[in-house]
Amino acid sequence: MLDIKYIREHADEVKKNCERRHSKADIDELLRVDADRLDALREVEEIRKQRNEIAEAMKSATPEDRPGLIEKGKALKESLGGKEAQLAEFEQAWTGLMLQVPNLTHPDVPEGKDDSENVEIRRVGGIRSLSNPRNHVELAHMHDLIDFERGAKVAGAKFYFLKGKLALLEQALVRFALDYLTAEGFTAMTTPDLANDTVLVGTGFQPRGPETQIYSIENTDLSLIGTAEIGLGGYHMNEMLDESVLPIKYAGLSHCFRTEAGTYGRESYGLYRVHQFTKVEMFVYCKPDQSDAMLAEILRHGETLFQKLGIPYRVVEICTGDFGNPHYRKYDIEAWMWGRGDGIPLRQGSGGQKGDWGEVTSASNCTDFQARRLNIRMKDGEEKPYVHTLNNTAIATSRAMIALLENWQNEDGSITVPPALVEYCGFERIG
RNA sequence: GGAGAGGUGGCAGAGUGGUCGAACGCGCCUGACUCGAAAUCAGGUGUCGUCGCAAGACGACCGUGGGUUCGAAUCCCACCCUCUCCGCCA
Repeated sequence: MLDIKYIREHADEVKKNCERRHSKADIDELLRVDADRLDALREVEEIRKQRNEIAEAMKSATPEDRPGLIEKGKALKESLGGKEAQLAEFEQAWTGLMLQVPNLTHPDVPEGKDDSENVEIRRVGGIRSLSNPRNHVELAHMHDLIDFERGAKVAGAKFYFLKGKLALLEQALVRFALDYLTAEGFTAMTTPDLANDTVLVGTGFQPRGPETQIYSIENTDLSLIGTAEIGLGGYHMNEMLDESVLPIKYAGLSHCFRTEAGTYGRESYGLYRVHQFTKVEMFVYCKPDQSDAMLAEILRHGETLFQKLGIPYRVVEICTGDFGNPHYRKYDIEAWMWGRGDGIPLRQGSGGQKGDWGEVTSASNCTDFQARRLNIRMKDGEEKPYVHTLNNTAIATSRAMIALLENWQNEDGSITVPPALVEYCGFERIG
């Protein structure tokens, strides 16, 4: 959410920003509704003022004066009801329009219409040369590590069981990430896997409606979270944080649930796009002047984790057309995955894979966009500005496991456990 | 899930229809006293919004949302949360 005062005073800039981001937000309509809303508000307040004056006069009114005052009060009440209903309508429309306005954009963000125009920043780590690389589904079959069929039987397509050493490896990845982040000053947290609508909307998600990616619980205002960002953002909702405690850095572990409507097919092969996965997420609250540096810091942590895992990756800066509403600036890490790209998906031993980069983390600076909706401010002398919030994936286990299996496979299909994980899982290879 | 009690300002805690944006106390800020501090004394001390150059005026907020009333922290309804006891359970 942007500040309505800012939108009023910088309408052209905000409109231009919407164009850059290919947003459908209608600023002109918003400003019209805003003006109507303020007109209605002033009318309502004027009537309330008169009502209060009559109530005040009643206190000292003589018995003869009372009936007249009561009559006036009744008349005011009637007109007030109508005006308040009208105001409520304007406010509802106003809120709906405000929620569509995207965050401002960092001036250095590249222009682009969609993800094809994201900009590669750097590549780190060498890709192993393999004569016949297998994708993670094949590898999992070889060693009985994932059961998609029975996942479908129990919960439907795109659900799965992790089995044996892969189930243990997932736990190892979680603990590996939490240990690293704790050493870097993050507080480890496990979060609720459900959240209410207020928190969902506050963090910038749409829990209901045709385009939602979120499972909601019938007859409640609760939904299954798609990321620990939701819980960690809601954690300090409606709080005034003391300036001295910032930045606050959390490493949150949660399950993540996504409906992923209409995304079957090659792009979502295997574990790549599933309805449930486990994730360690970084979330930071900081002062406004710290957020640029914090984005660099959490991106660095994300990279360090993949370096320690020995997984080749590239860093991509997300262009204006590929942003979500809350984002001011955003970087993804894409890991090398043999099973992606043209020539896949493949079943057993079909060869010919080329491999491609697959998104494994996403680091965002949301500036004060979430904090304004969630009402999280800081006390800094006389000033009480909204804090800035940032988030980055540490390890999303499902996709990290794809990268791990495919990059650490050997020619014979066995899998070497990255040295950094051995102490956490207790074995050095699979197969 | 059942029974009961309760949710008021930074904390604690009065208030059961108009004298209440809200007592008293603590905390905090300013000033006096003091070489300085403590103690004491005096004054001040919520948030958001509208209008206004400003001073300020006005509106809203006593868990949330409705309702009754000329007027609601106070009465009524629903919901949420906390505490105590019972039941169930990892």
